[in-house]
Amino acid sequence: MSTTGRKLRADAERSIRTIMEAAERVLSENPGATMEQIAEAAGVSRTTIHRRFASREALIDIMTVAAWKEIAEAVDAARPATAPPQVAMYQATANVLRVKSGWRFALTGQGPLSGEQARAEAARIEADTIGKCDVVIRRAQQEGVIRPDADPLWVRRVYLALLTEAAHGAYSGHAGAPGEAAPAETDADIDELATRVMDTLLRGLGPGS
Amino acid sequence: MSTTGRKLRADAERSIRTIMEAAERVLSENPGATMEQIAEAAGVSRTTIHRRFASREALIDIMTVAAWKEIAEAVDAARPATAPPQVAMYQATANVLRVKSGWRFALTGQGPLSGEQARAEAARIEADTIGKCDVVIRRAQQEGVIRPDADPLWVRRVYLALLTEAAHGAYSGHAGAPGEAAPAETDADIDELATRVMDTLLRGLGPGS
DNA sequence: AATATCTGCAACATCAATGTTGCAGATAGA
DNA sequence: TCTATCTGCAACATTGATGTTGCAGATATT
Repeated sequence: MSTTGRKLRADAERSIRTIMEAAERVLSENPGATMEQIAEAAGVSRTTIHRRFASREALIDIMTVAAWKEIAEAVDAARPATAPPQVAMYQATANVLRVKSGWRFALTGQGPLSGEQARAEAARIEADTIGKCDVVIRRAQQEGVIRPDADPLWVRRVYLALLTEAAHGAYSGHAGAPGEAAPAETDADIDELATRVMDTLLRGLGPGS
Repeated sequence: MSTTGRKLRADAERSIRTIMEAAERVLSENPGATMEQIAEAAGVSRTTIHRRFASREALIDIMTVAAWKEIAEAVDAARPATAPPQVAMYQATANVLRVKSGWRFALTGQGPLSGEQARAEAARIEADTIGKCDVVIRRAQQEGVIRPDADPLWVRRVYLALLTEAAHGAYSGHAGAPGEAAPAETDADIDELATRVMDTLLRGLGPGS
């Protein structure tokens, strides 16, 4: 029923995690999926979900906020305002990739606009993070890492699109069959992906010159 | 009710177009939108939609197939198998951009998998088109337009992502408020966009060297 | 002008998903 | 072991969306 309660028992906490993970898998595949389907994927009964989350909306809201918080952490950890732009961008890319592959659905923002306050908080964190992203880009441009005549907005959108591509399609380019568990990425995989993203962003896919 | 019927009166045909256009706008904004909302956006009553389309599924199916047919035409018109790769890619980019901005929803494939046959046809056309896309990429790679060591799959995904970005965000980078009619793109706009896409794809956003 | 077709409206049937409740059995934590 | 908490199950109420039908008025087509 409620979201705000006193301390939960250990197995209840575990249920919550399980449910959110299952919801992620199922909803990323089909954003209109049923609570029933989510429950089945989580291996719990539908009523249990309703016991832990006030509503479908609330579930999605909580997932969205949690996801954005993780993303924000990942970006902050890269010191976007102080580290050398190139370093910060690479670090942020790697960090975000690690997080993003686990939140394929929650970060797409296609959960039909839900509860007032949760939505507001998610939007705030998102805007904040985008802002930090823009800061790095501006600094990168000032230092000549990014072409000075490039439209910063286009840069950001290309960068985010590349991030999404890299996070979605699995490193091998294998799309992953429905329901199939995504293989956990190793550090090496992440680094390769991040390198690929930065390389593509900065040098493109044409010949060196 | 039915999809297959005899000749329709002129205003009925117009209704169908109007409905599909409205559905595009509304569904691209919210994939879970109601028939009621679509009807309102189209300026017709809900029953009229049901008279012209057997079901919500059918509506989406028909839109999807129509959209992919247009995309296929746009790609074919660029002679992807015979024209010089660079020319073909530019041409295809421009053509697709022109089409894609009008089919923001139908091409995302997030219409919950619908009718057997329609879905199959859409999938066929899509696969076909992707195949042609791959052909150009391979040719471009052979002629040195694209780095020979680049993963063709990654190239394709980056290219498609850039296409989506360019088609979505309006040329000025202005996202467009909900419900706001997208301004029609002029030829100059399209060419600028296509140039930007190709330039970013091949040279990236870093400094020349 | 005559006719066939289209449309809105109002009413209806259906159905699927959401969210609730009570209870009995299982499980964590002391 | 004892107790509070968690869970599944079954049953229920509610709601919102879909799809249907008949009819009367408007519109296209000839």
